[in-house]
Amino acid sequence: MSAVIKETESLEYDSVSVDLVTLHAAFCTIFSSPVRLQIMDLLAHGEASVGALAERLNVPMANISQHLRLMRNQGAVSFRREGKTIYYRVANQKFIEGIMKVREGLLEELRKKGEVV
Amino acid sequence: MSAVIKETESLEYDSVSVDLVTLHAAFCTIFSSPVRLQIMDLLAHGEASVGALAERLNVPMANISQHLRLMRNQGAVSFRREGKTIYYRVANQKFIEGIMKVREGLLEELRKKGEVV
DNA sequence: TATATAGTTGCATGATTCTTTAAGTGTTTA
DNA sequence: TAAACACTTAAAGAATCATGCAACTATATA
Repeated sequence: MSAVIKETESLEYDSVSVDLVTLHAAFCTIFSSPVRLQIMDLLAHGEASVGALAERLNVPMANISQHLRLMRNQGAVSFRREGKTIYYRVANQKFIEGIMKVREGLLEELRKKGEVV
Repeated sequence: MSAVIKETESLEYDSVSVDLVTLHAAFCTIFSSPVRLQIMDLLAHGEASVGALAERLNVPMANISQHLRLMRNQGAVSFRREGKTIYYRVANQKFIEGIMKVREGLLEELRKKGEVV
């Protein structure tokens, strides 16, 4: 059922397969929510429990949990259970590096327009 | 009307202001569509006209144009006119670097799961 | 000035997504 | 075994987004 993705294949448009681009785009929906982006930022420094994230971001735990499910399904985060508590962590540090690169570019552009201090 | 964003301020949750995170998340919606992600990939190698993008991606020009408007509004791309033709380009190379970092991470994770060749 | 070319915009509508609320799991402790 | 704790899941309504089509604008050319 789950098709294997080739990094380069016939339907490519620029040495990236359409399947990979579709997957990549779906993955990036992770970053398109302020709550999820803040979760990524917090997890950048190490694992955290659902409750801790909820408290830190001042968002209901059920909501955080829903976001984490999406993030899990997309492979952005993984987790471990310790007693009653579940600790989430970023699945790959390159996700954080990518987020930061984009943020840097964004800040550069904002500074050019004088919209950031 | 357009408030100035401080990179670090009182409402921060992790030395990133909530405003910046909200802006960043809105910006990342650019990457959450396969068509827009492919546009970014194509523009990574240099500017291209709307018609060229439409033909290359096999998507109606009106649709490409709508996507480009979003991308313009978010500051992801800029453009210049030359006669009847409008050429778009990536506004900041770090956006491409960020996209590529995330893609690398994604491929690493897919390989771990044997879902990519 | 009329026509063609290149692109943009408005609008409708169908599909996704977000958030909340309430109920359900799994684990530990009394 | 009952209660408490930490979290997940389901369902529903509101909001947002994507796409196609038709009409519109800007530039160049006959």
